[in-house]
Amino acid sequence: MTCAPSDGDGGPAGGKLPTGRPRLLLVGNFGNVPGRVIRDRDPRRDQTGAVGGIGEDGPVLCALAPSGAGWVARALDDAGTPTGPVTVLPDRAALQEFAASTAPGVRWLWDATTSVYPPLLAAGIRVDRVHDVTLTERILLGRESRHAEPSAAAAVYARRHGLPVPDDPVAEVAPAVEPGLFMAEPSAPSRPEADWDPLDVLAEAFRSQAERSAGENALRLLIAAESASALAAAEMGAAGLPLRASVHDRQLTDLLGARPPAGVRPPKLAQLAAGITEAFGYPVNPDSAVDLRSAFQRAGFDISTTRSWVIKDLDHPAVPEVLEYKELSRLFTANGWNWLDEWVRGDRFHAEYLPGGVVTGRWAARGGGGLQIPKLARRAVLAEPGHVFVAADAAQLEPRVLAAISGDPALLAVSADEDLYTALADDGFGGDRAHAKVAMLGAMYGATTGESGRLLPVLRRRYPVAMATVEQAAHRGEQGGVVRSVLGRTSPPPSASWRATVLAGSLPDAGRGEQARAREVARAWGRFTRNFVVQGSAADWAAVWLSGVRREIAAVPGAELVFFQHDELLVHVPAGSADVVAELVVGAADEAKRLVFPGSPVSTPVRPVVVECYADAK
DNA sequence: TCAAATGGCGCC
DNA sequence: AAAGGGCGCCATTTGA
Repeated sequence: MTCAPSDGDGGPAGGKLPTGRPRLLLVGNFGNVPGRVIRDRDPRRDQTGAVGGIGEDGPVLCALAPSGAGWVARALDDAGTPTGPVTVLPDRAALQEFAASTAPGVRWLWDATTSVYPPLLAAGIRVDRVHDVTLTERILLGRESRHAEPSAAAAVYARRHGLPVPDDPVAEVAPAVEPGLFMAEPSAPSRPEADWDPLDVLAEAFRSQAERSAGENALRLLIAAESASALAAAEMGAAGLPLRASVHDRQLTDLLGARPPAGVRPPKLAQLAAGITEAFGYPVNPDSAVDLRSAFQRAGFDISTTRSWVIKDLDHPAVPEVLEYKELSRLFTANGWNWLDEWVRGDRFHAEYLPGGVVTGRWAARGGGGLQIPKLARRAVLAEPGHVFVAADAAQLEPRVLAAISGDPALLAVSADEDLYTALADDGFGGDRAHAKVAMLGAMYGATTGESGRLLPVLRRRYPVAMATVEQAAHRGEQGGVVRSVLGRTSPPPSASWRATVLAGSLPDAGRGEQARAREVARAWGRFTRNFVVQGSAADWAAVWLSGVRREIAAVPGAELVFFQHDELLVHVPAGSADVVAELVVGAADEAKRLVFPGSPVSTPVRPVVVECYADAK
């Protein structure tokens, strides 16, 4: 990588992607001003130094906080020191005017994107960049093996001033008198933070976070990507995923019969339930696992669960109807008419996305199962007139990530192939792709038994470095240690009860039961940490990818991110822009590879497809 | 009677 | 092919 100043933008190779504006979103969340370009061999730092587009006279940071009925804002320099007066923004118009007047590329600073950004979006204000104190604090505290508080900025401020930390359970004092004893309302908890200057709180939290991440480029990249992801998440939640309600309704009616009144099974389910009762000869409620299990047990089958893959092998007349009932009942309850009513408005599905909501760094979603849209419902995810989806996923991301973080030469060689599993199969599994895939998944998830457990020795022989990486991660977990993703997200330490159980098993007088229990919980935590390094690093890559895509498509009129699920995304785009957006998506993936795995020969290919229906994307 | 736990299953 | 990682959601069951 060269260090020429003009080469520092970290953009896709060859500069063939039209940008028309400086790339400035992704990194440099902390203190960078134009002209102060820092260079070394770490391309993440090149990228950090390459932040441009900040107006010479504009603020580096603009802190924004709700205040009373309106907002307050204040410019800060790159050290987090206020450089201007507090601006009071009493109403929406003032906020809009203020936002429009800020320099292009200003980095906003606020407490939590999930609470601050939606009202801005509702007022028609979009921002390019932000430093999200709460998400950053979660990452930093995790690294320091501490827990995050609900309002991070206030907590950081309190600690620095030796004040009680708001909402900190440890600091809460038990009430002297039991509530209700005097028939009085329990007094509202005092909230000293209500009197603090919200902009001071933000500035100080920023300074603390800047200090604590000083010099750690990977961590700063993660913080930048996490903050940018939060913007994308809020925008996606507001925009919604195009979903044609009438199409989904028709599918439901075809499969379940007419929509029933509340509390009643749809016709098809009622019919199947009646058939099941008939097959057993007495009433059996297929919605009740207890009922169903005892029914099969009475019929002579020794089963401990009624999971479909267990049921399907039983030789009993009720089996086909039970299986069909389970499938359709799932559709009815999880993605039926109620779901449509509750989560789809104006032919758009609105979930709330929570970046960093999963300990590994993956997103979580609240509402409507936003990250578990079943294949069938994807048939109703249709682009609007004149539009298409650019759908892209990172093929076999996790094994590629394992190759990158471990540096295993053989696995890296395999990752050069478009279909990693086929290459893997040819490399050691006699061409058997299914076996190769099962083995690799088992290695990353910690399988011990069955087919995938049996195949582990093959992997260990072929890819000793990669296997040692995951096995070491598992070992650390079993010992109660923590592990990190490639950019530095840290796994939580095990709970006190975990430690107690493991300790109990190690004592000289431990019984067999205690020993076995200790072994099992230790192994389970080892499986978690084993997977954490892979899943977490994949999430790091994906966050950087998403951030890049968001930054790039901002220049494409009408293009909007409408879905992101761990390693895949959907951009809803005017048909004429599909090709250019597809190219941007690929470019962002290349950029993510370079930033997250600098110098690694690993390949993390994405293959965008242009579709009108999400179900056709795969 | 209500909240928490469980069983099951969709997604990655 | 088999039951290993991460989630959210629903209906039912359990337990205080």
